[in-house]
Amino acid sequence: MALNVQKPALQPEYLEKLQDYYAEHKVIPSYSVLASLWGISAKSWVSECVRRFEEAGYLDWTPDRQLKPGARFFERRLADSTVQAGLPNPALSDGYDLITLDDWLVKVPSKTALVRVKGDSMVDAGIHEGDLLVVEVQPNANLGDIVVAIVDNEFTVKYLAKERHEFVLKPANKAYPVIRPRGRLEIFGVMAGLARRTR
Amino acid sequence: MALNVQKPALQPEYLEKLQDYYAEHKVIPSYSVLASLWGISAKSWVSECVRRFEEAGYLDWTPDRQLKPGARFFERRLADSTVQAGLPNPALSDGYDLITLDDWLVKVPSKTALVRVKGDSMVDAGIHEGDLLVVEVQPNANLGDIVVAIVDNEFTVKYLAKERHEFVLKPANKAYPVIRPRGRLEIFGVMAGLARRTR
DNA sequence: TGACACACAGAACGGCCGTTCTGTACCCTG
DNA sequence: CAGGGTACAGAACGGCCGTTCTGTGTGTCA
Repeated sequence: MALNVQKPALQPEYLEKLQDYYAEHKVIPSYSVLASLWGISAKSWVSECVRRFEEAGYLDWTPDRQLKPGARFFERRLADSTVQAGLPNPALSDGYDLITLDDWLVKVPSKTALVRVKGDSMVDAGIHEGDLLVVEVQPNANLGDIVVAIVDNEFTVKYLAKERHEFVLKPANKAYPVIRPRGRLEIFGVMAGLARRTR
Repeated sequence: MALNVQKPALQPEYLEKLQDYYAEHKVIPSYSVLASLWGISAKSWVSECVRRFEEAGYLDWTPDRQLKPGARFFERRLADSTVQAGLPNPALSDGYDLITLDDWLVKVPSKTALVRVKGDSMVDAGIHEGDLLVVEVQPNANLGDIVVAIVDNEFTVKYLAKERHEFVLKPANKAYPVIRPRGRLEIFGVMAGLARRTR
């Protein structure tokens, strides 16, 4: 006999279907819709499954008793590079979980802007054309930061450096020249992260 | 008299309150909750406001007639590289809008995993140590794809290539050798995107 | 100073919501 | 092969849902 108390089993494929539905509609559907989404026809069973997902932290309730995504709903398995063969086992791997990429990438939403990267002047810093730069908007920066500056009415992404008591903007690509702005250097913000889509 | 047909006015503060509610609960509340959220007491007026937000693209309906966020609900200002000096003016810039980074990076949540990158074998592809690789989990891939493969019980990120009728894994860094797996090549998934945090 | 549109309030209503309870087929276990 | 747990089906039910319709105060413009 097993000594430990068994928790009721979850239906992982139900959760996946719900997550995909949520990804499309950004809303938790009603029990009847859930039933047809899961391919079952008893609302009572939907109710039971919802209860289990709630117990496991995947679903939650608003103060008004409306069903909503729980804390673990958005977690994506973070696979470590060193992992047993096969799929990473959620039960075994204690690699910590992660909330949404948004939360990971943007700390202060109100001061964060997204800038699409043009050109390849920063390829040596791993910044490619088409990447989305996560920028914390602020008027100053530290030496060595990757900054988004406004030069000739255009955004430009460069390292902030100093040469002979003057601020300069250094590209991470030898094919490009160092930019020595005349007058004040206007900084839009500091790079805080990066997002790239390749498919 | 004005010649142009006036659209009914929106209540911007209503939208903001709803967006804040959604940010907290990840769900659109019912009309009664909306009423108290907006500080009004007539569901009929909620209905009218919802209709206007729907018309403006901020709200939408699921196929099952459930209220859900519309296309413009999540819009976050995307600053274009070529933009007038100063802060990009939301009214003037027609740079298109973007939904959440999550949505942009992951298409099919249930088949997407995150893999933390170790080592610098792919730096020439702009993949650095510590980056979070967005991986679509699937057992096969095309030549030229950046794949996450399982070699010697470890994840490894490489280009998928073919040499003398055999699949090989090519790094994007001349300091590393080409990996020629003996036997079957086990593919965990294909790189679909990347996220990096630098602060 | 009317007329009219706007921004709500309030009540009525049919329907769909989620809950609960009972029933059943199918393992697994001893 | 009896017993119990699991994974559903199905019906009944009270309540809350969103819709619709009517009423009301307030500003605005001719």
